[in-house]
Amino acid sequence: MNMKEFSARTALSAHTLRYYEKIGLLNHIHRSSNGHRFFTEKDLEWVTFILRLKQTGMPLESILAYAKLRALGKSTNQERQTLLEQHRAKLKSRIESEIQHLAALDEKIEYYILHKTS
Amino acid sequence: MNMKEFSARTALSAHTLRYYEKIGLLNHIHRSSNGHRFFTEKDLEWVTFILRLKQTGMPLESILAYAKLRALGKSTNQERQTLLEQHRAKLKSRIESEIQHLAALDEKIEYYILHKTS
DNA sequence: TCTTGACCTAGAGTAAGCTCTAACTTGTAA
DNA sequence: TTACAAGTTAGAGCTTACTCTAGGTCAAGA
Repeated sequence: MNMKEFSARTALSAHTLRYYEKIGLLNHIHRSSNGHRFFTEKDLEWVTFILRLKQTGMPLESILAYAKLRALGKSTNQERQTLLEQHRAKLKSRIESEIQHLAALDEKIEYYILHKTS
Repeated sequence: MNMKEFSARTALSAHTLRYYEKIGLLNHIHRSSNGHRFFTEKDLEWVTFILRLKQTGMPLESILAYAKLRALGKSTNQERQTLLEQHRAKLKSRIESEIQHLAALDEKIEYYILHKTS
């Protein structure tokens, strides 16, 4: 698919996608004869995964570390698994602390409700 | 308490605390005769609350909006309650999507485990 | 032919949130 | 009385992650 479609399907701007390629997050993107990028379903899967990591608070630099291992092929599987497991642990503890923040927020809201002067 | 102790108890650097004061997040911080700030337990509570909002993804600008209402006193209670309720809703949906990301991550990790060559 | 739209590159600019620097004062301990 | 630690200000600089600009190519339709 072309840039326009890929941009629409990932909800990332063309600028951002080019930027991701520049910093090494996207590798081996095909080009058509006129030099325009064309993206595959595999690229879409990969970007979807990147966005998942991003949305769970992983900085681009860490995602890049994973991407570099991925580019090296199967031999880095163990290492990648470890990275994901570490991220999983972080995410899990963050969810737990967010649940606590939610409870604290509820308490605060409850306080506002109880102290209404009206 | 002095800057050093407050900094330790909030886990924020003196630089950051002065910055928070500068942008209006911290108001009416007392000064001792030599011009040094001294913080109260109330200040600590407020910063703790700020950090809670921050850790759940609220940008400083929104926290600032809340802080400004707070500075106006009781008459803004309703408005503040609404802000907190909106944040609560956002936080809740973010927790839910993070739980989904966690499940997707588990799947990916499972894939690495199943495809081990060793 | 001419315009429109999609794309390209290199590199500059932006926003948020700090983080640091320079130059200075003040209080305490040796 | 001198050194050290802790504080102050204004303002510059940094990092992350984009976002935009300038100046260009190329293919298709009116």
